[in-house]
Amino acid sequence: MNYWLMKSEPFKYSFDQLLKDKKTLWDGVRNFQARNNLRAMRKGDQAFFYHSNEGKEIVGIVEIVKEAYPDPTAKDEDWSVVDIKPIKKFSSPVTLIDIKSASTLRNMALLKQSRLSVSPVTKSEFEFIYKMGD
DNA sequence: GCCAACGTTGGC
DNA sequence: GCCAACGTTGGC
Repeated sequence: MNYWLMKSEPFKYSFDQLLKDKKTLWDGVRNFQARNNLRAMRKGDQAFFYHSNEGKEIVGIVEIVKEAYPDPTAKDEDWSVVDIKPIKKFSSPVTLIDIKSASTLRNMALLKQSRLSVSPVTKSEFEFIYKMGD
């Protein structure tokens, strides 16, 4: 099982919206590295849901329910989407400040490549953040 | 194949 | 609203 972090601007698509929808497809990725990460996801992998710009915090956890398939919003182009469903909403969201101030998390891809919208998370990072947010 | 110009993302 | 970081594009 692998772990990931997916970013969304809450104005575009928030975690609460996902809770209402029960399931969504993660479309609109137009970055090769993010696309490759999407394609490396396997059914049952879990991902943090991060709110960028507004909030700047991890608000919950989602699960990959369908592996990469062609992005319907990209005709004639080679982009991918996955399907996700919400698993858990954090009782206390883990903010970017929390992440930056935790020495355990200083190597997180989120910090090193702040612009990457889909990034890998290690098991120990996942467990650490899970404990903070739960 | 290099690099300058430009566009986008996202933190502050 | 500004700007740093970074990806992409296009001229040479």
